[in-house]
Amino acid sequence: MVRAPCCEKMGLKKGPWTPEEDQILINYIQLYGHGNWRALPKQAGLLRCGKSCRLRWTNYLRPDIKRGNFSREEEETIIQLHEMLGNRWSAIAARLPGRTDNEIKNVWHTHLKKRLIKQSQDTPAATKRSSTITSKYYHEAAKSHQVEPVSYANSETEIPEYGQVLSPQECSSDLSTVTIGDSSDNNTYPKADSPGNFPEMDEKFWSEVLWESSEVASDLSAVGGHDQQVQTPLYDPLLSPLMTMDPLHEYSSNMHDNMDFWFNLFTRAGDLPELPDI
DNA sequence: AACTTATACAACCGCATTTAC
DNA sequence: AGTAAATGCGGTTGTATAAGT
Repeated sequence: MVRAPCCEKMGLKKGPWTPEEDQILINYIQLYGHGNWRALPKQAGLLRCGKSCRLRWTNYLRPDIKRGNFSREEEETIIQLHEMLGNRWSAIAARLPGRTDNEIKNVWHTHLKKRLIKQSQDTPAATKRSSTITSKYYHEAAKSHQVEPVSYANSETEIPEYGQVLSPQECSSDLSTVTIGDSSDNNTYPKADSPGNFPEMDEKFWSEVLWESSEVASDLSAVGGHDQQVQTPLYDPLLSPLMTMDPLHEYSSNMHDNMDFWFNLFTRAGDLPELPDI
C-alpha cells in the first residue's frame, strides 16, 4: 500500500506552532475531544495535518504533561529502563507519568547517553562493573577512543555488534553455555541462540519465568559468584525492579545490586576487555 | 562584535501496527 | 479475509539559543 506523505497537500503549514495555533487546538479538543485526528484540523480551522496536530497535543499541549527539567530520580529511572527495554521510548514513557516518549528520547540523546559514555571513559577499569554500561556504550567509548573494539580470542562468542543493545531476551531461556577464554578457567556463561530464535520481549515475556533449567544455578554462580539458592524470578522488572540472584540480598529492590549479573548476561560475555587508556 | 560550534528540544518523516469497513 | 485508513512509534532533522573563540 502506498501512503501519501504527511502534509503533502499544498497549503498545510509545517514547522513550529504559534501560540494562536496552540490555543485553537486546545480549545477544540477541550470542546470536542480528538476522536479523529485526520478530520480535526479541518474542523478546528487549522492549516495543519492531523498528524502534526496529534504530535503537538501528545508531546506538548496535553494538560497532564510535566514540564521542566528531569529530576535525578527520573534520569536514573530512564537509564535503568533503557537498559532493560532498549529504545522503546513509549514503554519507558509509560513508566514515567507526565513525560512523553519524545521528551525522554531527547533527554537520553542529549544528556544521559553522553553521561554514560563519559563515565565509561573516566573509569575504564570499572566499565565491566558499571550498572549503566551496555555493549553499545562499550562500543561508543571505544569509538571515541578511536580504537577497534576487542573481540575475545579463543572464545566462542564475542562482543556484540556496535549499536546492538542486548537485552535479557537475548540471553534466552536456552541455557546452553559458552566458555570464555581458556576452557580451563571454567568460566561458563549462558549463551544466546541465534537472534532469530529469541522470544519476543513483551510484558508476557517479562512476567514469565525465564530460567527453568537446572543449569541455571551453575551458570549464575559463574557470573554472579553466588551459587547457593537461586531464586527463580521473574516479575515485571519494571514494576518490581530486578530480582536478585543473590541469596544474601533477598529480592533487592535495587537493580544495581545485581548489575554484575545482568551486565554479564546482557553482553553474553563474562569479562569485557578494558578500554585502552589513551 | 562577529563568527563558529555545541546543545536542547520541537517537529517531521516514514515504517509498523491496529482498526474499520 | 482483504484492503485502506488511522494511529503509534522510533529515528532523524531543523532551528533557536548558549557558549566558546
